[in-house]
Amino acid sequence: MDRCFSAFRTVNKFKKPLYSNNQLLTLLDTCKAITQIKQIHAQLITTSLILHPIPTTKLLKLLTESSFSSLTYAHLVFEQFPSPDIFIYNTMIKAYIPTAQFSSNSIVLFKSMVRDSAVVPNQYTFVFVLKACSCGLRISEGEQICVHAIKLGLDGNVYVMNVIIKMYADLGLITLARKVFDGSTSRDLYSWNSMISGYVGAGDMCGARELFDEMPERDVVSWSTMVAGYTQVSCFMESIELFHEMLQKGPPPNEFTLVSALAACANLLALDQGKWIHVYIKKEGFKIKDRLLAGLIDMYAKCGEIEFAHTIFKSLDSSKQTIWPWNSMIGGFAIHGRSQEAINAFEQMRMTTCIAPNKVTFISLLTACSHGKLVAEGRQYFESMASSYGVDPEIEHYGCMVDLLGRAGFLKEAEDIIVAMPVPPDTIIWGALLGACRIHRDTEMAERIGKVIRESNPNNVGCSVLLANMYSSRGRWTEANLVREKVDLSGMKKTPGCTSIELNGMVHQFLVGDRSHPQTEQIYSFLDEMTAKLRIAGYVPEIGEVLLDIYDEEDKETALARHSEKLAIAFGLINTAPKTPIRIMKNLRVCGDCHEATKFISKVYDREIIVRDRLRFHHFRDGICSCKDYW
DNA sequence: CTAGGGTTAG
Repeated sequence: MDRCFSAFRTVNKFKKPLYSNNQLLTLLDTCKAITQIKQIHAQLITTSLILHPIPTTKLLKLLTESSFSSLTYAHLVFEQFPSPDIFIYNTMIKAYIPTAQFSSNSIVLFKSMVRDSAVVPNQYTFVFVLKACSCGLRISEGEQICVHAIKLGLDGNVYVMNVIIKMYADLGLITLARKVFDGSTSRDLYSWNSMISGYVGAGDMCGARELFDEMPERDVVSWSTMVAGYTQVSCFMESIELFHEMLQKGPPPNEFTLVSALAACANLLALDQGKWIHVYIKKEGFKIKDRLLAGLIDMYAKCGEIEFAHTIFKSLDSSKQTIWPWNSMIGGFAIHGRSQEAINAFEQMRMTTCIAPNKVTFISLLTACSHGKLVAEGRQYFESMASSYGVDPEIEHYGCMVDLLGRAGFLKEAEDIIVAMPVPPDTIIWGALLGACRIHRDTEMAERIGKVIRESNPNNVGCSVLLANMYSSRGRWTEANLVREKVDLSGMKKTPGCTSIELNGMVHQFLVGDRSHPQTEQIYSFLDEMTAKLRIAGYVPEIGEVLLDIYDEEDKETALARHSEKLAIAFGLINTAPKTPIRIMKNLRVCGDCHEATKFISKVYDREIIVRDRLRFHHFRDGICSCKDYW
């Protein structure tokens, strides 16, 4: 190589160079800042080495891949090069891929390379430019370029074939991806994994599973993709099941796998499972930091163990170099209604680290304010997001504000936010306002908002149900039934209330009035006995919460007593030792009567009862709920 | 001197 460069040296032989050619190249590798690169760039110019493709490619790689990269600078270097070779083109095409808004530059560069230069694209070129097509969602160009690659005889190259498979999958053309996969003569583990990942991305876990079962050999990525896939489509049980199968007969899991398995536990409220994974992580000597730490904090927080989550967070000070653990901790405090602690964690991050808060941080922080009725603080953080932290509010942040203001009773102001925000409102945000209308019994506004929602999204069951419930709670049965009939006629299905509880590592689920559990008889007779005890203690069923048109008061009470929350709590009381805390999870918001009843249960049976509903936790102890009845 | 597959958060 040195001999090759010496030809360039002669151009400047009158000037004694500071470094030898090889020394310069080695120095490039040790650059730690843009100023150092500039110095070496200057040396490359004085020695004329800059006219040689190898040092220029090295320089470009540094300018495009290091932490202090500068695409503008790189592009300048590229433009100065008289006639770039294939390496230089490829490096530049690759450089533009990850910059979302400029990934079209990769394609532009590819086109000009084909049109204006004598350089013929090779397999590397296609790997890069096709990846750019999939990042930029450029379907027609992607297809043309595929044809081009095949014409050049690159359909036998496994890298090219794999990137084509991935591109079609990324573009949502899963059938096409499969066609390429099936027709490909050169397939390796990556092809199989790309194809599985394609099915996962399309939400087709059956397709993914079929390939997974079929494939000749599976590595840690194959398994992790499947475990993560099940978690993504909310098949958490399947996720954990497959994780255990992996431990038995697959390769050892890595951080990726563990994070997905922990997320599944968090979603299932499977604390025992989660603890088991924590032990496994420690036993196998994984370094607990960043994402894995975040996964653990998230799992413990979502399984009700907010104290323990905080303990881990505090004990691993040096492992918090990214935003992940912070967001998990702030989010954990938020769902537990520990608003001040969420704020404290945020302030601690701000004061003691250089980590910049992101979109998710503010969602958690605003959620915390909302759950704690901290209206002034919420307003202040919302105002400061863009101005002090450069995080522009997105629809989710506006949603948090609507929830915060609406729940606190500022309905008009909440509506003003929706009307004035720069993004078009969606059903979720109108739904938040509708929910607030229900809490504050503003039927008039609810009717208006309900109309808006149904105009834009006539199939929204949640909205209709909420509206019907509102009419019901005010005794306006005719109107309630009218809305309900519409729902029934259209064939829309309401999500049924479902409560789950983990016992000895098994998750048990209960629906309203469920009689499918093996212990049904015992549970129902326990419920009768329990209701009687609660009444003696002063519990009065809130029959206003019965939103069906049942005229008999006694029937209303029975309907309440069979709510899935109560079934799960009864099951827990029967099957656990005295004083053991009971953890349950409901897929919807907890109902007002169940909330009241659970307060009494915690006192009468002397149990701590931890309830996770769709939005937050309620810790019941000694007749009091941690949410202070604000939810 | 340039290649490919898998994570989490409201």
